[in-house]
This record gives sequence, structure tokens and C-alpha cells, in this order.
Amino acid sequence: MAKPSGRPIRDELVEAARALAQANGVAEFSYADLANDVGIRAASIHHHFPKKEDLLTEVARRYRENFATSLQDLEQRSSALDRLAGYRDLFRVAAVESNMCLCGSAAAEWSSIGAQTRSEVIRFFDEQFVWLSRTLAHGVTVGELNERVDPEADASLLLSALEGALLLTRADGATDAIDTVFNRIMALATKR
Amino acid sequence: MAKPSGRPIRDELVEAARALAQANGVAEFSYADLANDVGIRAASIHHHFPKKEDLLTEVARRYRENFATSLQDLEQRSSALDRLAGYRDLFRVAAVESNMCLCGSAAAEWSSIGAQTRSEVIRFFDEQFVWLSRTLAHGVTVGELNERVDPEADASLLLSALEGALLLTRADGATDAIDTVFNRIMALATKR
DNA sequence: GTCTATACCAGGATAGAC
DNA sequence: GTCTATCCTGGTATAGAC
Repeated sequence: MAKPSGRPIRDELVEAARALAQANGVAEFSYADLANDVGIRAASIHHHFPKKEDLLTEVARRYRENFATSLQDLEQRSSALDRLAGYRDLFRVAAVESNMCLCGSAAAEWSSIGAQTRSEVIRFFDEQFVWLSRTLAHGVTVGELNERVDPEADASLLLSALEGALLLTRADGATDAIDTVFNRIMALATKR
Repeated sequence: MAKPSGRPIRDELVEAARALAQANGVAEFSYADLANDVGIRAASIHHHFPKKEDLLTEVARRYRENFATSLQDLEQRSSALDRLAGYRDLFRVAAVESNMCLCGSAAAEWSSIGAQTRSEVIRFFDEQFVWLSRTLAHGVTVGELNERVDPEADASLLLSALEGALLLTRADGATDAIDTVFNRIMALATKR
């Protein structure tokens, strides 16, 4: 599929690789697939990314950075409940296309990825955890969440549940799994 | 590694494949790895499992069946809380070795597995869901769990959270993720 | 039922022309 | 920066002897 696009090929490659990785698994794409999507020959990709691992690291880095930017944007909202709903929406985007979280996929195929990519993935999860626990703590402070909320433990719970829901969505096609788990956790965190 | 074992080679192959699949990913093992573990030549495996997909389906089937047996055993316990703690232990076993749930791994690599294996995976998740929602409902009935528990939604939550926790454990090495998410859910389901 | 030998293919990577 | 051509590896699978 030749693409008439003004973007640098390098960016197109990263974007195409990300899409394939989230759809099929972080290691389940070939230079041939990528070449087909972007409209150049497989060998030409090596000019931009000598090793496949270089490309994968770049994909993970941008994914993490884009997520971090979204988290920052969410902090514009004054309500912790609104921030958390926005966070849920980030996972909904993946769920509607039966996509994995890129880093969830990477964790599942941990032994097939290199050290640099791994460190991006670790950093991704850490950033999610920090943002979530901070947001939960804020919610308790302003009284939007009840006193029983344990910011750190519940951050782990939210992150695990959302990642797991994306996983299950692929197998059972229940596209509302994200909403189900999110609503349950929020119900327990807001009821008094 | 030649293995002096009385078990049928077929069983050894399934067991070795399961171990590799949970450790590295459901599609990330080769006949060569397997041959090495079991002590025969790679080509000989085809006598027992003509196609790799045949082997994978058998691995998934046994995994599902073993889990189902464990769930049945747990029903000997009268307390719903004890049953659920036993369920958590099934995931702990995987977590201590940084293993994935086999079916979680299969879901993550959904596009690399065949129709028969997929149907085993779907059935696995369905059986987990049914058992969990039944157990949660039982807990409410006998008064061990509070009235706010929603058996079906909370079954999804528990399953997603435990699967997700296994995923995260691989990336951040936090082996207590299983306990953290389980304890939080149970705390919210038992507090009044 | 296991072996050796081999066919066959896909995928990553490199060289060198343009 | 992209191409063609090519190499090399690893992996699934088959044939046929033992």
C-alpha cells in the first residue's frame, strides 16, 4: 500500500510498526510487512533502523512519551474523577480495535525484546503507577474518593485491571471489559 | 538435557512446551528447544504432533483442564473466602517464576495461534469467569462478602486484575503484585 | 518410534549500484 | 535514500532408513 504522505519516512515506519505491534504482538511484524505498509522496500528500512531492535526501542519510546503527554494534559482537569475517566479513555482507544497496550504486549513477550526496549517498558509502567497513585491521593484529599482508597495499592489495581482487560478483550471480544473493571473500582472508591 | 523419566514422551513434550510457552510466550519455542529438553531429535516430535499447532492445542487443552480440576477441588472448602484465596494461589504459582498464564500469553499473541487453540483459550476464560461469579455470589449469600459485591462484574475485575498483575510482574519484577490486587479487591468486598 | 538427511521458506541483515 | 541481489540463519516439515 503506497502512501502519499508528507511525513518523514522514519516517522511512518515507527507508526506502522506500532500499529502492527499493538495488533499482532510486539515481535510479530516483519520488515516485509512494514515495507508493504509504508511503500518502500524491506532492505531500505535498515537505512533508518539498522537493527530491528533499534526500531522497537524507538516505538516503545514514542509510545511512552505520547502516553506521558496525555497524562500531563489530563492534569488540566480539576476533578480527580474526570482525570481518571480520561485515563480510562486512553485504554478504550486500544480496546475498540482489539489492540493490546504496546507495553503490555512487550511484557508478555519479555524474552524476545532487548535491554533498551525493556527499559522503556519498565519506565512506562512506572510512569503510569506514579501518575495513578498521585491522582488517587489527590482524589482522597479533595474528598472525591473515600478514605478507604489506598493510593499506591489501588494504582496497581487499576493498572493491572486495565491491562488485563485489554488482554481478555482480545480473546472474548467483550469490548466493554475496560468499562466494567473501571466502573467497579470507581464504585468501590466513591461509595461511602 | 536427557531426562530419565518413565512418562510417555508425548506427555513430556506437552509439559516441556507448556513450560517454555509460559516462560517465553506461547509461540516463542521451537522444536529444537523442545527436543533439547526432552532428549529426542526435533524431527521425532512430528511423530507425536504432526503440526506445531497440534501440540499447542494440546498444551492449551491440558492447561484448561488442569485449572478446571483445581477449581473443582477448591469447592471442597466451605468458605467462599477460602475458595478465593485458593484461586489467588493458582496465580501465585505462576508469579513466583515470572511466568505468564498460558492463556494470557495466548491472548497477547492472538494472531499467531490457530482456531482450535483459540477455542480452548476462550473456553478457559469462560470457565474462570463462571467459577468466579458463582463463588462471589455464594460469598454474598452466606454473608462473607458484602451486599455491594456484583458477582459478574467483580468476577471480570478479579480475572482481569490477576491476569494483568502477572503481566506487570514480568516487567517490574514486583512479585507481590498478585497479592496486592487480590487484597485490595477482597478488602473492598468484605468491608462493610 | 527415533534417527539422519534434506527440502523449503521466511526473516534479518549486508554490499554495492544508482 | 532507495534499490536489487545475495547471504545466512533458524525454524517447520517430510522422506526414508533403521
